[in-house]
Amino acid sequence: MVKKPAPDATRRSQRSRRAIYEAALALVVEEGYPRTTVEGIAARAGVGKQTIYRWWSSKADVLLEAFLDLGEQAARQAGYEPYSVPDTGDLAADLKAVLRATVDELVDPRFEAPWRALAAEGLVDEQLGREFVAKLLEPQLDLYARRLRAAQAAGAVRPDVDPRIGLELFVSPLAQRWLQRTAPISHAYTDTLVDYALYGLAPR
Amino acid sequence: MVKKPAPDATRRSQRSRRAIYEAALALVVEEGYPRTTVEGIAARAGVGKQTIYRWWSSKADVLLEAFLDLGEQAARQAGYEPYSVPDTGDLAADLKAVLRATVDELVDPRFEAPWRALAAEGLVDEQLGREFVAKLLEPQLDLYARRLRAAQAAGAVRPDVDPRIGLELFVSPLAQRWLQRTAPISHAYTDTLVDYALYGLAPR
Amino acid sequence: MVKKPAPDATRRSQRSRRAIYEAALALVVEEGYPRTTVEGIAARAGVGKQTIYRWWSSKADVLLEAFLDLGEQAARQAGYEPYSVPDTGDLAADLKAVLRATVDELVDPRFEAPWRALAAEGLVDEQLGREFVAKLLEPQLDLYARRLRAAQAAGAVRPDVDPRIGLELFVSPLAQRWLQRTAPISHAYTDTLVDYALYGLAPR
Amino acid sequence: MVKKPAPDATRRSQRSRRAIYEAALALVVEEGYPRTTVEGIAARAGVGKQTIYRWWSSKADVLLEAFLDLGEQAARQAGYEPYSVPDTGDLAADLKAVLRATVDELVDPRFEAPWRALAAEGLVDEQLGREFVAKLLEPQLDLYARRLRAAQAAGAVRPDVDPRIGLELFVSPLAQRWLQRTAPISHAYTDTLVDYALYGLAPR
DNA sequence: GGATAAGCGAGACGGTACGTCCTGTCTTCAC
DNA sequence: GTGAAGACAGGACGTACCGTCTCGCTTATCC
Repeated sequence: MVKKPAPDATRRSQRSRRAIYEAALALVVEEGYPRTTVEGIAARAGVGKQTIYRWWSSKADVLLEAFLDLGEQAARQAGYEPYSVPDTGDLAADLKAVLRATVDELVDPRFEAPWRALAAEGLVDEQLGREFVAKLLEPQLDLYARRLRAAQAAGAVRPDVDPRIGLELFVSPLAQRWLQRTAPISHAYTDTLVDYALYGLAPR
Repeated sequence: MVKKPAPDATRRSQRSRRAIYEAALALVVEEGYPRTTVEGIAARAGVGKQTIYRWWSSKADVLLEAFLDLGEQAARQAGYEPYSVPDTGDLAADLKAVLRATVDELVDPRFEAPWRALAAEGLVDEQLGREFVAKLLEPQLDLYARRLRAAQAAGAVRPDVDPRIGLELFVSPLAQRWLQRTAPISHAYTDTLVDYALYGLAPR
Repeated sequence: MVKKPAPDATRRSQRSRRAIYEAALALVVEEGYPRTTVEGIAARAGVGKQTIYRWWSSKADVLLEAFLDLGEQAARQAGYEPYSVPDTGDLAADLKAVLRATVDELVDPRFEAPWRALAAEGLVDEQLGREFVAKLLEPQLDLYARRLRAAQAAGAVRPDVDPRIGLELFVSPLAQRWLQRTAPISHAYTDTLVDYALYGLAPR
Repeated sequence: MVKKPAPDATRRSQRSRRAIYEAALALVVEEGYPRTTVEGIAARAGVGKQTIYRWWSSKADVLLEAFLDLGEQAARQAGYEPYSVPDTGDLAADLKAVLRATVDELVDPRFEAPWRALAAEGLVDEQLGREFVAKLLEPQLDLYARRLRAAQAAGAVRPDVDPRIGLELFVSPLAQRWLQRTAPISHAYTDTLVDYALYGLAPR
């Protein structure tokens, strides 16, 4: 099998890379993902198409990296340690606070458009989906898992509970409502989710 | 605004309609959604492209109807009352049984391929997403809501719990794991979900 | 071979026939021949497509009959004997008079559009071309041939001249200039043609 | 008005251009002009449709250039100076010789099919018609005009005759007979045309 | 005068081609 | 040897018509 010689990353134009990120994100927000094309990104970035195909394998791939970069930039600006679940000792309050912030973030179109696009692409394209989960989803979920483990140590969560499953009780419902638009989301809603998740549906 | 005169549905060819359904589903299963084209569906169904565009607005629209039709056919064969949540009096057991069956179903490629494709398309195309939810998701969720309400009447679920939210505690995690492949699914997993959802994470 | 039973002409709707003629001619004048479609003719005539296909084999066929009908109508109005070459005894004067009238007629768009369309179609479609020539061209040329024969009898044309060829010396140049737009046409031009044709190019 | 940026002709693929010419001419000869499609030309030439639409505006336009190129090639092979009217001093003989050669050429299907198609298209599409006349017809007619002017200098044609009109007396009849199939053509016919044209129809 | 069969308006159908858009590759030239 | 530029082969898009067909509805004999 004849393999293309890998391009020399050390000579890569950072100027072009950034321009492509910006163009990709802007187009997805302005035009929507399906109407965003590699050609359009190249034109807007003032870049040849080949420069995109040399470094990425598809427009989804470009968008994924662009979106990750956006997150890193935001993190850098916010003084690092951007997303984390606080630990005030009150588990319910901590979770509610973080989920409320998440709800607020989910409505920002600069965030929503690329996220939806990547999530959608990942549903159908398994390879991209795994990358999307590993790089974007998993890190977030880990923060909740860590907090739950701390709560277990403090006795606020039963010791036999699997934190990786436990967190899904409040995270997945929010994710589904938002992504699939099965119902509206709100602070009240996420508060309720936390309460149900911690204390269950059955009478005590 | 120039409006196309609506086609006369009474003169519609049922033969073609069925052939299109079958072709669309088969192609999505065999080739994958992105490689499925309107042209391909038309060719496989032995139909003119215009016949597709006359009755549907996009390949996603075709697939949605085809999939709904598939469900109806399956229901008819199964002697109606296809999907329902049983009520043996034991809420946990009933939910676990249904979710186990669901897990089994989710791996059938005849089901998985179109469902993923429609879900993905619905994430990005709001109009289609709402139709997808209303016609495919909501009816299923209703069954759980009904069962939870019955459980409330029987005292097995706290009366102040909102069933529409409560059901999400076990349904959404399964949905997310399967759709986004965040983690594997199994009978053990859904059993655990039901337990956590009913009795909470906090110690009793 | 299974042959379609010929339609019963006695039950044919004259109303539809006339409406189709009018629609065809109007569309060719207004939209041009290539943009005139069978569907468009049917719609404008308030007629089903099948009614056209029942009686004609192509849009060119429709247009040919429509144009012939137009000619007959014009003839009927003009009190029959519409086109003819007069015989005042002065051959040159007679030919010039008729050709001048022809030049005037050739600029009428109601005449020009269908004629050009039919001529063009006839160049490529031999069958239609022969019909076009037989029904539209030949009758006109015959009038000239007859006049030339009369002139031979009167001694104004050499007896050994073949009238069918002789007439082409002034008719064909006008036809070519007009059809192919090789040069402008005018009364002066046709007068000159007649002079050259009768007396030749070589010095006397 | 939004104008497409003109494509860069210096980077044009000559390989494709020639393949398109050949495919277009072959298809017109083999299938006939109406059954020749842009798609068919592209397929036969092993070329994308866009490559055709990038450089030409219609199939007629392609064919016109292809035919002109064919002429140039033939000229190049024949050692340049392909078509000309000889001047032996005997005007009648010279004209007869050229017209006889023309008659022979008109029956070659490699010539006839594209020529008819272009002529037909030119009758209806004025822009194409003017190009057809300017590039294909006019140069040929000029040769006759030149020969007639030489004959005037030699006293073989009356000095007051307009050569541009005079040549039509024998050229246009042949053109019309061939194009419109009003009557068969032959060497005898063109000989007669020359005689009539030079010496007129009226007795001397 | 009631049956029956044809022409008719309408338009859905299987197809073909259109002209456009975009993909991913390749080539050219500038830096 | 990367990058901007963009031509290229390919292929799907959604539209426009083709010529055939089927559907009810009129209409016009013919029994």
